[in-house]
Amino acid sequence: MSAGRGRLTQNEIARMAGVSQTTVSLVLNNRCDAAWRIAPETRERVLRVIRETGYVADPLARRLLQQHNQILGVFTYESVFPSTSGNFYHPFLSGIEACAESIGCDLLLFTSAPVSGGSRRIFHDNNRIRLADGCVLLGREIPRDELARMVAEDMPFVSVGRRDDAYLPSGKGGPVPHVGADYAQATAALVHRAVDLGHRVMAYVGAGDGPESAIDRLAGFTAAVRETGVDGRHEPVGGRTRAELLDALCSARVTAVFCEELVEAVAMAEAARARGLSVPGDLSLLALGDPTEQAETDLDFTGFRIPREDMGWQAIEVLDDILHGRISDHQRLLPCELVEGETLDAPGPATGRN
Amino acid sequence: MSAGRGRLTQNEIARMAGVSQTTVSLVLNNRCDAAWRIAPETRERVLRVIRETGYVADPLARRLLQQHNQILGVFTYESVFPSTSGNFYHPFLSGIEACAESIGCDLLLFTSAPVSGGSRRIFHDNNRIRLADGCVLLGREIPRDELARMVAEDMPFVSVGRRDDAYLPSGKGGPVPHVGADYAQATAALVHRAVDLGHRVMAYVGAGDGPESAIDRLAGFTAAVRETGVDGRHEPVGGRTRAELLDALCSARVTAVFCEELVEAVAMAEAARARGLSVPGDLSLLALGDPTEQAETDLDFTGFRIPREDMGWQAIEVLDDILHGRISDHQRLLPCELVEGETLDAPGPATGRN
DNA sequence: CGGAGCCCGTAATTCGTATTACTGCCTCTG
DNA sequence: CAGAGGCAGTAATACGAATTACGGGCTCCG
Repeated sequence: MSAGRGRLTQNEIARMAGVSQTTVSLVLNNRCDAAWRIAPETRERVLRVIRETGYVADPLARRLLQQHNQILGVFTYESVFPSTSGNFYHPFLSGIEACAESIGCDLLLFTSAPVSGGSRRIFHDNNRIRLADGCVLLGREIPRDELARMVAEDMPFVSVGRRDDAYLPSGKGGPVPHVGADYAQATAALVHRAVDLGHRVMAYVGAGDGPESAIDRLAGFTAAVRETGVDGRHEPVGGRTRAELLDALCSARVTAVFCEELVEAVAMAEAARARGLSVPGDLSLLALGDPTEQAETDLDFTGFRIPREDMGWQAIEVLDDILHGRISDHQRLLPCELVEGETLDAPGPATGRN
Repeated sequence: MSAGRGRLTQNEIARMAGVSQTTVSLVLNNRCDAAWRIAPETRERVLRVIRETGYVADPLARRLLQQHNQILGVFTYESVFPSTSGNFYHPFLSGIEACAESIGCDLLLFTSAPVSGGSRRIFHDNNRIRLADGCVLLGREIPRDELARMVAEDMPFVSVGRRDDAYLPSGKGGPVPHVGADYAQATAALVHRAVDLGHRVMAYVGAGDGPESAIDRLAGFTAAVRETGVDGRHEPVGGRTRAELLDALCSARVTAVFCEELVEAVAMAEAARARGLSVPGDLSLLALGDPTEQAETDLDFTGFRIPREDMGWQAIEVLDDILHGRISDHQRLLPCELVEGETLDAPGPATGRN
């Protein structure tokens, strides 16, 4: 079939049915014109040959003319099915697949993109993005210039995860369509909850910088701290060991620690335990989102859950809207679900004992 | 870019560089002829325009002529990222992705295939398999007629999991290329181990029928039992409750039970516990492979591990071989790794006490 | 000085399908 | 009986890139 010579084409079908290629095409696509342009018997004859041979139109040739082919690209800046990222991307893909299925689209995974400088690049000299009608971008961090170029070149796409506007040096570019998680809101909600429980001194541990997801978390933390009037400090880990970091936090009388990453929270819990501090008795620990890396722990952290599956689904929805010129909200932030957990409690009397 | 009018084509590039489309093509593909056919300065001029515009050849048009486009299809008979199947397919995809990346191919997931009668079908009236150079088939059970048709139509493909030869009613068809797990060998090894420990009466619980994977397990069991001369019976669950099944096993003085599915093993362990039997003290339980469904248990079952990631990888390898006409082993069975676990022990003195 | 041979490139064709424009033929009507 | 109009279909073209075949201008040599 796809193999060389004996390839089944519309011409071949036409020859067998004794009609022209045009007729085959008309019958095949069941064009509204065909109903009254092609005699029922001719139509039937063509259909029979098609059935007998099992012919299907070459999607390539079709797409060449029609400019769309029901294929959506999925570009991941990290490996899609990595063992290292502990299936962090899995739920996104789950949602993407489910929605793609519901709208009858195939998915093209750009696994061929070469890795350069630690991450993949969309625009390399043999890229195939244009094979897809549009695409979905997945990854913690996506180079600004690539986003800008996508916008500038009118390539329909949606980012999974909020992205800032992106512009090329030339000034071309603009807002980036995305479906993100509302980290700021979720983090702020956790701060409020901590304040309600009586916490007055808290810290944000993590870079709070780089990818939008980190920036948003810190922003939510900062805003909520300001709003409630409590003491909130930002503690980038820097070169410090967890023990040193814990020292700093204790001497500042911090009672609640917001960890950007779950791995970070796990490490902090470990350090606290080593020092004889109980969690959450002596120290409350909050994990801002699902684990992006494998982390071993038996603690059920208080924090929030990223609506990953839903984000994947809606990303495809937005992409579909864009492709069909439907105006809808092309920048969405979905609420995160708070996780009760067992690592947040009222600050104990032991708080100031350091 | 992909959007309508302003589309960047070779013709456009040619116009800008003041050359012909042919020249652009030659330069772009760096044809060996081009080196001495195109003047360096012309070549440079074209390259500059290409760089400035960021032009890349439309893979569709390219494929239309060349008959291959570095895209491998992945067809799954169950949903690829299902929550129900407990990530059973994940490792396969991991291997597939990794190998595809290594040979520079993109992956096309046929998510658009409609579900009819509980499972998807490759050959529906809008299928797009031909977009791919070849494809990989994934699923516990794959309709024989679809396999036969793939063979008959010379569509390059590889099944993940052993498959019997497949023929169409017309007689067309043949052997199915596959990369499977050697369930027979692994199951037989477990039987031998049980026999070495002193077991003399054992049972195979499960259908032992239907998909090749079930057939192979039972076959391995049967062969090993015959070879060692012990008593081995096949117990399809049938309509029985676990308790009834356990009754039957006990009264037959079975000391080791080989469960086709891990869920089955979990259920048996549950039933044994309910009846006051200890595992493996009173009854040894073997799980023949990784869980295909979500199963909650704290038991570490003795059994074997399916080399899923490796199977995915090698499936792509074989596909690549086929596509390049390399003759290699197109039907491979990979060994499973035995898992020590804690549910197999020598038959206790309590054995006959029922 | 004529033509063989090279250099640098271009026109034309190809892939398989969709679409547009057209062409015979028949019938009906004024 | 000429011409309008419907019917049933076909020829021609387009899509974008690769390839084949060709061509115009120059040099060099007999």
